[in-house]
Amino acid sequence: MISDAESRVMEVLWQTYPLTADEVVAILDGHVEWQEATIRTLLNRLLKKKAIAADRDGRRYVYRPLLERADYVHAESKTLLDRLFKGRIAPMVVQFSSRQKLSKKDIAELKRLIEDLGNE
Amino acid sequence: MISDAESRVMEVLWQTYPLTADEVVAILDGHVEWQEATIRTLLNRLLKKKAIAADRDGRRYVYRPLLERADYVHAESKTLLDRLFKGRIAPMVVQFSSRQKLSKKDIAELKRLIEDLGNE
DNA sequence: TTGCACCTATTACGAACGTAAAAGGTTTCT
DNA sequence: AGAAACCTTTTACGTTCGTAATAGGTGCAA
Repeated sequence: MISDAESRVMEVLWQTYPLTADEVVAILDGHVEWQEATIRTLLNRLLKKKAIAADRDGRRYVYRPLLERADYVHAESKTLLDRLFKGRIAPMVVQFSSRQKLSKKDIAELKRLIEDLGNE
Repeated sequence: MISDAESRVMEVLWQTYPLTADEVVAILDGHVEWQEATIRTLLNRLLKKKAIAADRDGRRYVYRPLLERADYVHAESKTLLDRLFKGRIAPMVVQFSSRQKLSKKDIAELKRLIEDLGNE
C-alpha cells in the first residue's frame, strides 16, 4: 500500500516530526535526487492514504506520521516471509546466513534473543 | 524486477520443470483466480525479462526457470533488510519475535544455526 | 485442401508509481 | 492596491502491473 518512494518520505517523518514540506525536502536533499515537487507529490499521496496527517501551522502545513513504523515494518516483513519462507523466520535466517556471513554482532544478538526466549 | 504475480508463476516452475503453459495453468488452478490468458501473459513477461526460457517441443513450448530461486530469494530478502533494518538480520528477527511468537521449531532451528556458526 | 483446434503473440485498459510541471490561493512588501 | 513570494492543489505523462481478450499461425482431421 505504501510504495518504495513513499516509504523514503515516511522514514524522514518517523525520525522527527512534525515537519513542514520544506523541512522534509531539506532532510532528503543529498540522499535522493528528487525535485522538490516530487517530494510534495509523495507527501500528498501519503496524506490521501492516511499514512500521515497535516496540521495547519499558520500559512503552511506540518506533517506527522499516522502509520507507525513498527506496524509498517512488521507488515512488510510478514509479507516477505509469507511469500518466500512460508511465514517462518528461521528459514530466512538460515538462507541468509548461507549467502552472507553474519556479523559477530548479529550472532551475539541472535544468541541473546534465543536465550531470552528459551528461559521464559 | 519480478512482480508479485510473476513470482507466483516462478514458484511453480521452481518446483518442477520443464512445464508447458497448460501445465502451469493446471498447477495454479485452485490456488489463484486467474484466467488462463493471464497466466500466459505472465509467462511471456517472464520470458521477456529472461527469468525463464522457452524451448520448443513439437508445436508447443516448455518453460523452465533461468533465474534461480535462491538468487531471487536472497535478492528480495536483502532489499527488505537494507530498506528496513540497515541490512542486518538480527534486528529483523528481534522485531519479528516481539510481534509474533516464534514457534518451537523456529527457536530450535535458530539455536542450531547459532551453535554451528559459533564453533566453526 | 480446407476448416477447425490448439498454441502463441499482440493488443488492451485501468490503477499505481516515479517523476515533475503548472495552476491557484494567501500573505506581504512596496 | 498591485505585484511578488510562497505554499498547496491539480494536472501530466511515461512505465509497470494485474488482468484479460483477440488476433495470428500451424498441424491435423475430414
